[in-house]
Amino acid sequence: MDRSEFERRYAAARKELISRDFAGLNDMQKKAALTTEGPLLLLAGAGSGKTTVLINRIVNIIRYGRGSDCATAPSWATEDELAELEAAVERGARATEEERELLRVEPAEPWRILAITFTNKAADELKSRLFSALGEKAEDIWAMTFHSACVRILRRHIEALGYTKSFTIYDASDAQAVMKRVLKEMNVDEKMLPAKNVLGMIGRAKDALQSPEEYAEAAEKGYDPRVKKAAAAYKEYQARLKNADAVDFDDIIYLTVRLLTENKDVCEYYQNYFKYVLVDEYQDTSLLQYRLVSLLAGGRGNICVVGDDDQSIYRFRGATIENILSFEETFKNARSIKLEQNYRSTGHILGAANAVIKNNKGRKGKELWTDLGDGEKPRLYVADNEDEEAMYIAAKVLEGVAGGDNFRDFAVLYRMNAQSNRLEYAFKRQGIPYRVIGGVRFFDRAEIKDVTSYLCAVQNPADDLRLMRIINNPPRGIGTTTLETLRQKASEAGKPVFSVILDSAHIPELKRASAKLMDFARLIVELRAKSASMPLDEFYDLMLDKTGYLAALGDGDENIARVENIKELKSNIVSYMNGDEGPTLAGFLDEIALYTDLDSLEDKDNSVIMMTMHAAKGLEFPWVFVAGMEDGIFPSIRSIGEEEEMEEERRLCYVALTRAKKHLILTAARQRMLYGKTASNMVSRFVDEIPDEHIDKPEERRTRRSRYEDDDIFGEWQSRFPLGERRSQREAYPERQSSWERPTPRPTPRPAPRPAAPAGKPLLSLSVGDRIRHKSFGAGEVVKVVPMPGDALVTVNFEGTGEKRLMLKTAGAFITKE
DNA sequence: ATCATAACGCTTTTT
DNA sequence: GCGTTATGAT
Repeated sequence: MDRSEFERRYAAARKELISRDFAGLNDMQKKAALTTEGPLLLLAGAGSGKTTVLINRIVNIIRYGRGSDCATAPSWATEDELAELEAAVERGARATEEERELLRVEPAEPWRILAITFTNKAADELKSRLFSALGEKAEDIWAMTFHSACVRILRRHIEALGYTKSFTIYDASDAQAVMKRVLKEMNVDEKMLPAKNVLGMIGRAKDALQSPEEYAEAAEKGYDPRVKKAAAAYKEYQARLKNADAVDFDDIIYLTVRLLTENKDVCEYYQNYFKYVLVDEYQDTSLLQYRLVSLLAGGRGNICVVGDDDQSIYRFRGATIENILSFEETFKNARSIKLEQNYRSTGHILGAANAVIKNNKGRKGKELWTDLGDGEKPRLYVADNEDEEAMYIAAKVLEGVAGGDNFRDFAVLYRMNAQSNRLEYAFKRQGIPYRVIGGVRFFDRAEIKDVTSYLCAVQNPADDLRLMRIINNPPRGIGTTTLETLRQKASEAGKPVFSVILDSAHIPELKRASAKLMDFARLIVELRAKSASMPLDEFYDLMLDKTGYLAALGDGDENIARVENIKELKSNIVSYMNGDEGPTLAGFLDEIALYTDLDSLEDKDNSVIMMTMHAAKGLEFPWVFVAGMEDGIFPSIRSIGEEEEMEEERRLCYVALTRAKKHLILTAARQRMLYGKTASNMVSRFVDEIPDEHIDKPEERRTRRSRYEDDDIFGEWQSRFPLGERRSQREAYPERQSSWERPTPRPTPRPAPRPAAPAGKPLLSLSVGDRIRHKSFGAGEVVKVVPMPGDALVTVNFEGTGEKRLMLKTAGAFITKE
């Protein structure tokens, strides 16, 4: 046998045997797991099992190295060994442990693998699944978020950039506080140039890898005076952070990229260190993150990115879809694999989602399919107003629960957080347990910021921001004038505020306050000493006590909740201590700085989940409601008329629809109160993009609004009109302005005509006390009837099963009157 | 220093 | 409509 024949056969047998370890995967998934070398683009549609692929690919790399993706035989291989492998192939079973030895080609040590995600949640999931696949070994894999990976690198090497290794991380509100201060001192009117905007501009500058100087240079060329102001603010802001030994979220990535570009040896170190780099959710990476990734993977070029161009919904935060669209041009010889089989949703749901996303231009082009069957059609419900919309959703949830599903199987998604209010109200009234994700975050609460500020001030003596936050909280008789002087002296001397405090006895303007300041300084110094010598949780209690913070809270209604939160933070500390070896204050602060509420989303409690569509990405639920399917809400008013924005909204719609496994219900309200004004909206254009074969729409519409007759009862419903005029209206006003300025004219006769007979088959009429028989629940008595628009919610006490709530329209078919 | 009132302004926000 | 923030008065 000549050498090339030998190599070919050896490689083929090796690949076949390796692939048998991954028998649970479909062909495309397997191909992805076995392609280990060079750049790889994995286009993974929603629900296509991409995490599974990622896990298996890592397992493969650790177990076999590049064995599955290598065309040559090892030089030591003999014909006997080839024969052994081919025999194993013939045998049809998985390789034995001895045969496996022959399959490996430079297997990678776990720590040579970097798997980057965006969220802690995704990182945790990756870690725990790697752990179940690999055991202990998984600990060493760098499976973490962009930010935590960069913090880890910076903690080692940041001194090259002039910060210290114990730098502090500033979150968004810290950054805003610093910027507000900067603008104030520059005498910039916040109304003309809000701190938020400036931070946004700085963020974009950092994304383009522009230093304050480079940004200022570019600003000089333009004519916008605000950009010039922003450039000056950038310089000052960055200087302050550096003085405080602090980095903001953007800096974490920006400084890492700077570090790697400016320090060849550090860069080479990491390029050597990591053999394989994987990036999840690649469609959401920014230019800067792309740079980071290509630097880290630059040595060997083994970079695998996983993403879905159709799920890119963070353009407004600097994500650029170009990264994924142009991957194959940027990385030469890239291979690309599409995962289009969806394991999550049934056919009609995918049909609807595919139909919507098809309207976007500039896609890689993918079409999800499933073998789970057609399933139920998505359905559109149009309510009169947001209250009725909320009631409908609540009723549907009860109906689903009566049918045997759990509350946790339901999710309600909406475009903006403000929409959650009415839904919450309806859910409360119906006694439905729910959880709202997002809104005010735990670590943004004032009391949590306060106590963490104490921890930061103890940890980092230069952290003026946190120091100033707590210096007079609880009140220590240190007034605003003293604080101003402190700030001024500190900036004059270019020293931290804390060192000015220590000198205060020698500074004339501070002499009077010196005693109080020194008391405070002694407190911090004492705490600093203690923090080094005692366990973190004990130190936390000591801090709360010595600072008098807890004692000063008192026991008002609100304060009880605050104390609860402070205790909650302690349980965070304890669980951090259990998880991390060698827990330190610095480590804990890192952890909480990079932590969000979404991470705590656990399905331990059986509640309906309510959240924005953005927050829902990556999640799945048997039942999904998408509320507020109205032009002006979704797509949002700001995106109408802007092609790019509209496409992003459409992707968001695609994300929302593909969260549903079995039941998908879209709801809209004809009228909605928003920002204190009533608006009439048309049903979202996205609904129109779904062909009738994949959606059930009401054929008729009611016009008059229902009224509540008492707390629980809707008024009788009124006459119906065909929904037909909507489409013709759209043709009459093709690029109409939003319906906010020009309410949709509706044929609303007042007083409304007598109720017309509903078109469908008449509803079974039930009243309290009726005896009924249900196909699956058996005999029962009607306890309560709540008329709903076009339907009714009936509560039945079944013999045996007890009380159940049913929607008459759906349950009617299973009910007979006795 | 702390509270009260007016005034604004408002998508989404993985870290 | 509501929640946050700035300002002024006690």
